[in-house]
Amino acid sequence: MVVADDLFKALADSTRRTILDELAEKSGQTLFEICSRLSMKHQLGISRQAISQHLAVLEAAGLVETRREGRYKFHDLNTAPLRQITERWLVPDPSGPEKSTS
Amino acid sequence: MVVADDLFKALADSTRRTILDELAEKSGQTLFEICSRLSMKHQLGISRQAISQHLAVLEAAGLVETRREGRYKFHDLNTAPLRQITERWLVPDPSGPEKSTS
DNA sequence: TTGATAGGCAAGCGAGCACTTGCCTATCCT
DNA sequence: AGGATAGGCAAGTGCTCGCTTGCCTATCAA
Repeated sequence: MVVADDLFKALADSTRRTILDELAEKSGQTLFEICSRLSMKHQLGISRQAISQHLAVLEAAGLVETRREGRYKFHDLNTAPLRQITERWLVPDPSGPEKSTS
Repeated sequence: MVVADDLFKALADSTRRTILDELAEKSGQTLFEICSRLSMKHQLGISRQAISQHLAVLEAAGLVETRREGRYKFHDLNTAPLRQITERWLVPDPSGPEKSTS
């Protein structure tokens, strides 16, 4: 499991959350596709390298998975890590005390 | 509704997440009670003021609610804001396109 | 092979954040 | 009143983080 710190740090940035929105709407986008969408739809004047770094953070958090095909690298959303957020506080386990995962 | 940015920024710090853990275990704690618990149970060598600032951030995010009684200020956990996290990505709305809330 | 496209690596900079330090206010008890 | 307890305000500091800049590698098309 990805450590909680990576997950929450990844979600802490609004640009990264917008990237997740874009991947939720259309899965399997390349870096350049995400770049153009962010600048067109969201008026984000941001460089390609910045977005590439954001994607690396999201991938480290397990929120984005990638697959290579030739010179293209496709990015897919993975919302599974989000479940540990709700499980940590929304469902207090009565059987045992909490284990701090951070 | 608390803006998404405040919520995610509040969750981005591991000390704040530990505070939420403590409040989930025992609701209605005072600042000093949280202080002693963090130092005893979690070996966090951290000042009272630091924790006070953390609580302010959590309160701004809507994750903690407070009530005054004399010279005591009690802190209660509110997990309601966490729902917008799962609702944002786990439940893609097929009827309309996404609205960026960040 | 040459150029164009898609992406990666690394150093540097500026803003934001966590934390400390010092002092202040409010409430309660004797 | 006076001390003790519970908490608040604000300035300063060091580190993290987002972003840029510059250059490099890999794949594909002509």
